Amino acid sequence: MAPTIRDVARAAGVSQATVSRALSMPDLVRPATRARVEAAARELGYRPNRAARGLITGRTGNLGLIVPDLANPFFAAVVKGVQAAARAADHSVFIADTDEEASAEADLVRALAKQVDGLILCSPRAPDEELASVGADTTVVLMNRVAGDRPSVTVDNADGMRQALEHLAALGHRRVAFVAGPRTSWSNAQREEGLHRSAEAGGVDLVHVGHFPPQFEGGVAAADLVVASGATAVIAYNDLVALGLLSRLGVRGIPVPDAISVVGCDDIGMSAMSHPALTTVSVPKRAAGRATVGLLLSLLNAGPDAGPMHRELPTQLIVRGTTGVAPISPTKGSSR
Amino acid sequence: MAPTIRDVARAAGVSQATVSRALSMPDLVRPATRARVEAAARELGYRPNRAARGLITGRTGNLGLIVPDLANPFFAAVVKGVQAAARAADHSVFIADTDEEASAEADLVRALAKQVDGLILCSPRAPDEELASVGADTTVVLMNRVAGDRPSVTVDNADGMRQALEHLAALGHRRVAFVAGPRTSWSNAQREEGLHRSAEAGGVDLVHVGHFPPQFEGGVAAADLVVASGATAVIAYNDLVALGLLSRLGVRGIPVPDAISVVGCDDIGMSAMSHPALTTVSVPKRAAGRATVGLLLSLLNAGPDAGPMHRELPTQLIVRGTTGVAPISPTKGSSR
DNA sequence: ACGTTGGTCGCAAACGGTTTCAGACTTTCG
DNA sequence: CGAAAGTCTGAAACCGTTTGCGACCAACGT
Repeated sequence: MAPTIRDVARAAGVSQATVSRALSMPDLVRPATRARVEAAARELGYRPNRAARGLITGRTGNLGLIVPDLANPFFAAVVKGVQAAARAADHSVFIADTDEEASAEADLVRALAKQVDGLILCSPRAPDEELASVGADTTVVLMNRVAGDRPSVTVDNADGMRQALEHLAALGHRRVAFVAGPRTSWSNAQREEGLHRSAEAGGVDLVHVGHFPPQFEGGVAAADLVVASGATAVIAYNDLVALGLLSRLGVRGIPVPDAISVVGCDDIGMSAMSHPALTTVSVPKRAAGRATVGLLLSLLNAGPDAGPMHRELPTQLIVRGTTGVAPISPTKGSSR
Repeated sequence: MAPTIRDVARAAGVSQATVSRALSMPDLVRPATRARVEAAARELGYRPNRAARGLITGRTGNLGLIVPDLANPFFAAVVKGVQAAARAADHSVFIADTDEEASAEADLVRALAKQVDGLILCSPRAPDEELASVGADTTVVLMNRVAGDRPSVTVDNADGMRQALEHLAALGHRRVAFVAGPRTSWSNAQREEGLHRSAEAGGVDLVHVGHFPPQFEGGVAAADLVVASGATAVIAYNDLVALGLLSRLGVRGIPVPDAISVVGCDDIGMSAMSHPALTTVSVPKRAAGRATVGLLLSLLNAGPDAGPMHRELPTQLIVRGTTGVAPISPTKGSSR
């Protein structure tokens, strides 16, 4: 059986209260007794029971993280950031995967709410009003989206899109396609909007290609539409979609970037491994994870009126091999 | 403030003891009072505090999972399986990422041990003796390796290798390279050994190509060695390594599978997205995750003498596009 | 010499549940 | 109709920790 605070107290010849103080408020006890307590604790290998502590302090030292899909490399990177930051702050993190089902989300929030100090919600698809109701019990911070006045950390999607579009415009592209992600995705909306603004400002034609699932297969399905649209460049909602595009273009023998330039978004690991390597707008996934627990922790420690409730992280275009100068005569119409 | 059991008791006009019984041992209370209690609980939105319950029952309802790298799609899939199974059993899971550092592992185990009923350890690299010492406090089950008599769930790596090698032999390959993973990896050792046995039995030459990090870059680095070895086929430790091979072979203009056949291992999602799609031996990652929590839970519920302590899941070769009949004259020596 | 500090430390009451034990209330049977 | 047996229920102890309050002691100022 694991040693309790009573065991340490007995071994050190003091009361439990003194042990507790010696360990967590060291300057309230005389150095001599503190040393005795510490020695006894070390000797017995005592580690305080966090559940018991949480019972009385109201703080569990646990964080919760809810993501739509752990197998998605984007979220995997975010999770790593969250995990590292939580660990640095001596917190543990519960993780839950909704499997892209919004209905599971509310259940998970309820299940976790009691066991954590705060919750990080990665919920790209759920409608605003649903998010507003969820989690009245715990403090929750949103990641990668905003909804109402919920605290959140996001990335500057619009600016990323601007960078991508200006890059393409500088290469001479005048007609650019955007392969949209899920209709209900918050970040997709952000990216679309940023793109429209920049396109108008830069005088390039923006053609909107349907909504596709944010996966490789989505890109495969979208490729032919993009080609038929006569665009000389395409920006994908996602790196996965971009890779799907690349794959399908390869099958059709359409050279990238000579006939069509492709740029992705997110900069997931495997985007550097494609052929040619994918030009993409990089979003700081790990940093976003870290920033989110930072925000959450400051919220918990300092109350809701400490510092800004929203943080927006910069994005950055990374030019690799899939973008090049526009072909002389645009491949308008049937290109093959 | 969240309602406690006392609030429910007051609302239902009974004592806390009755509320506790009505909710967790329903047939010990008269149906009428049970109904009153349930109504009151629902009315107030009462949810028992798991920490408080754990304090007295000794069970927290939490599981811990330690993996070397969440961003590795292999582990991401495992985590999904673990998470789903835990949730189905009404447990939550703590997750921790060691970032491939064995030293962090012991710390994490210690940190988590107190907060969980059981621990799942995914520790491919740590030496056996280190694993033996770790986690005397909690019940831990190993995943994807065995060490001592620790309970574990693994996959039949050797048989997977046999399938791969027989497939290649049937295609006429007589000289096959194996690109080895990390020297200290348990599953790498398993795969090597299975391969050697099958190679001997099947009369094919097996050439062992160095140890490489189990990533895309490892495959890129290994490719030239493979080509120089004169092998007409290569089996990679990993899908990631296999994809790296594919990429480098593509750059060098060596056609796959016409000049060289490639087979990977794990069947991670993106292996179906390569060009051509990767032939690979599929390991049931989700199922392994589920099986591991199944084993862990049965260990917790029935004690250590219930059922087998080890489970081995089958692997299966998935033939896709990167394997074909051996070239007539093997590309021995400089091929280009 | 004596109240007043100020610094240490112990006692005991929480926190929110579960579980033992015994009492109260039925029911059944002689 | 009374006692024995059985069924429900409540009081209280307990899990391991924190913390308010008071006791004790040395030093200090007057």
